[in-house]
Amino acid sequence: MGPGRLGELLRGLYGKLWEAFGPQGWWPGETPLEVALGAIITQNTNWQNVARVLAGLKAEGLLNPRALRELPQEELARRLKAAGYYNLKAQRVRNFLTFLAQRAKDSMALLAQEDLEVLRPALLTIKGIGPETADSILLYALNKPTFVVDAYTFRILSRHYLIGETCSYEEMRQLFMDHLPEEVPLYQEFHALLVRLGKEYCRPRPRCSACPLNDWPHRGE
DNA sequence: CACCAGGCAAGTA
DNA sequence: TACTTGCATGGT
Repeated sequence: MGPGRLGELLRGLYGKLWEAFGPQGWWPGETPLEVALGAIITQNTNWQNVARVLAGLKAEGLLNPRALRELPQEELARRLKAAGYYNLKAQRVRNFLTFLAQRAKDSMALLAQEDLEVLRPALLTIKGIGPETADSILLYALNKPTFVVDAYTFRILSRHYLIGETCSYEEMRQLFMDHLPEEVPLYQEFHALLVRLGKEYCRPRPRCSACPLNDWPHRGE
């Protein structure tokens, strides 16, 4: 691959997605806190289920750090039920809220004043906040120029031979950040477009119902 | 029924 | 380092 080739490919990919789908307007959520909570709650979960949970919290006036922190964990878990993994996520939301309280006095605006290079490692120390969730919070709730990589990103890039099968999260993130201008709106739109493409055209694996070995023993996963 | 959904941490070899 | 497993509801 010649010099600048990957950059051309990535910019070409973005152009094609933009042409096909137009602006996606991500992230859904009215406040930075709602965006951050959505990032945690949507881990390995359909957004439709997440939207239900967020709507419920909003209806009860619970979409603020204090109210959520004062809610007993079991109560919080009950409200997260529709999104699945609700016990896990109740703990993870609480971990994030504790961090927000101690680090920025419950203020997402104050948190946003920190530099990306300082804040990203700090977010990654929170139990339950991995690289994708951290980058989602940074890019969409705090408007920091970090690229979000997810399962769709990996699937699309590897299926089209832009990366190898063993490319890590950090490698993919660096790939985008090294070859694109450091612009928050571009990062936001590009990731959203990749998800759009993935949902519609890049399924995880072939359908097993048509497989000739379909009647053999196999795991559901 | 099988498969999927905008991951992560903990355990094992 | 590179797998594997648990976590769980709701839609197609």
